[in-house]
Amino acid sequence: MSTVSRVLSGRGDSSIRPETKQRIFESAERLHYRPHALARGLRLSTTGALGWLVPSLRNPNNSPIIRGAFDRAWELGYVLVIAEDSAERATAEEAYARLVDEGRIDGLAIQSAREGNALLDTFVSGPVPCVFVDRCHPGSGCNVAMRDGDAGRLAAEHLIDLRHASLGHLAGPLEFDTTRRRHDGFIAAANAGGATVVVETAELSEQAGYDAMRRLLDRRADVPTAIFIANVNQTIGALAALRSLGVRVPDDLSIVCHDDDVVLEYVDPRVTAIRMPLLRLGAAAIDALVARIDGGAGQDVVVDEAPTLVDRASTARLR
Amino acid sequence: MSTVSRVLSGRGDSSIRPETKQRIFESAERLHYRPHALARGLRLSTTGALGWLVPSLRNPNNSPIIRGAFDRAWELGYVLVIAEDSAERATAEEAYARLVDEGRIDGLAIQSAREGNALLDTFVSGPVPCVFVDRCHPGSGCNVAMRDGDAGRLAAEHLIDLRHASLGHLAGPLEFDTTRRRHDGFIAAANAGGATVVVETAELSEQAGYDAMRRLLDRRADVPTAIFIANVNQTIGALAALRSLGVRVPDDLSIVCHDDDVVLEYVDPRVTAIRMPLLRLGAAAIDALVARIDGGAGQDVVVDEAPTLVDRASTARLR
DNA sequence: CTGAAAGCGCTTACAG
DNA sequence: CTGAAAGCGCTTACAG
Repeated sequence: MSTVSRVLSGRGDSSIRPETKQRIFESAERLHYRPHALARGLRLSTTGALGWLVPSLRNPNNSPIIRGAFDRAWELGYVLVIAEDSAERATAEEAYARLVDEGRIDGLAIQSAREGNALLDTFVSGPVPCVFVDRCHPGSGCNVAMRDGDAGRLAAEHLIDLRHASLGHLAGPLEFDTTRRRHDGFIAAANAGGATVVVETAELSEQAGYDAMRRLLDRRADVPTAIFIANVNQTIGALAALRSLGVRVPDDLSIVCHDDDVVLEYVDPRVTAIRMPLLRLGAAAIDALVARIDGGAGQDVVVDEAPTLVDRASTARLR
Repeated sequence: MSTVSRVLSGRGDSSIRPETKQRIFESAERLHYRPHALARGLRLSTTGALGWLVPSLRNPNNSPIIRGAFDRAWELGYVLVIAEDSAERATAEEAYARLVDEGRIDGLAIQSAREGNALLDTFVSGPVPCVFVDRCHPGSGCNVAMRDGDAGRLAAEHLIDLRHASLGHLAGPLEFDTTRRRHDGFIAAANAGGATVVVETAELSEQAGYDAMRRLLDRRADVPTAIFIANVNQTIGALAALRSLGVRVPDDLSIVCHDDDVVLEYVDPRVTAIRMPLLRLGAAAIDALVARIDGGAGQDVVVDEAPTLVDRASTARLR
């Protein structure tokens, strides 16, 4: 029995008669044998499972991130346990209890961090490593993010290149540091280019995008000629608002959407977008988490791949 | 130690001195104690985890189904392990090996059944119960589905009420029995109402919807005046095709989309849709799975909630 | 009413 | 080079 374990795990490999090894491999194959994960885990204090906390299963915009994470985790031999961190039903606290306190996972990725949540520090100092994905917990040293500032900058520069000088930003909630980095990058680049910026914040939904777009255009002064929108849902809503207002895109107003998505290819007009390396973010989160599990030091990581601009039909030179 | 176990599990409850119980509860509380899931599982041959096999993490249209499933599973004390069954990377076979053969889960829900896949029978006769969600494995007695035929019927009747007699159906791939039931219900109701139907099948993507819509209208005869489309992605593509063709909706052509989604509220025109009880389907799948785990008999189930028509602006009376 | 013992299926020093 | 023993943290008959 111990010999079998050694052979199958490839541990005491060298000191086992080849003929014995052969027999073991054959039997294992024939019997379809796989070590029992729970027993193995109990002995090794390791589970082969990773937890993934999503903000809300209702809004699956982050599915490329999860896919990137799943693929990498699978590749590394880990299984993914998902839990929802919606304030209502399943709370982060309960998820933590079930996953970590009951010893079900080796590490936890949190996609739902909100600034100032006291739980976050509990997570960091808990018995299993954790990482914060996309939405950071500043100072934790456990963050995995993208070049969000560059995304904002890229949008602003594109619009400035098109001679726009009066810009608008339809931002997500500023409690998300991700949103804030984007916002800051946009403003900095706009100002550097001599443009002014007016800002409206809104939840990341269609309706919120609809309402905020109307607010943005319903101004006495500084009505922007080009707008950078925080996500796809908001953009869908904003487009409907513009239609209802009779504002033509891009003739009267240029828009750039943060995050790319197939749907942007099929709306009218096709929407220029900033494409983020979402799959890479998911994979990077798993890499960072596994590195910690394996005892690595660990520090904040930023996915090096730069955001890119997908130039479509919703932006035009100011006339 | 055994007393603690008994008290905390509420098993030998009756025969324990209240004072002892009290002390145990207090200590557990104070120490933040939770039984170790792996050890418990090893002893009880139970894991408290359920597997969920999704067809592809790339296409998250089924996220309401997963959310319904997650919520119910969580409520029942189960944790959800997800795995992808994409032909490419992570195969169903490998997922089965890791989840079932390694004893990680108590039951498996499969959302990715394709007719004629030999693996499906292996699943059914395997060591843990399984259910097929939405896409059935006929004859298995393990199916959990919705009233898809009624969805097709509902769409046809709505169109016939509007005096359309020449209908079209942009269907999904007919290897999916779900798609087929929808298709059959639509055709049966159309014929019963004296209408003719032309059918195009296409993958469930925007591009496929775009192409198929053009094919559907590019006919010598029987050009339909109203079309029932298989899913939201196809509808987005179809709308773009209609724009490019100069076909006005609903003046020239009425369309009904299968499955409802917020985005249909914000496109132009707002699209009439058939709303399916997707959350309920997810919950029902978990209920059926858990019933089997608990030793129940098990048979095919159909979510009783009827599909409903959400009447918006993309359908009009034939002129 | 409560404690001691066995055992779930593994892995890894430790003998031999 | 390979087997016997201990132990991961539980639960549940079984004694007492």
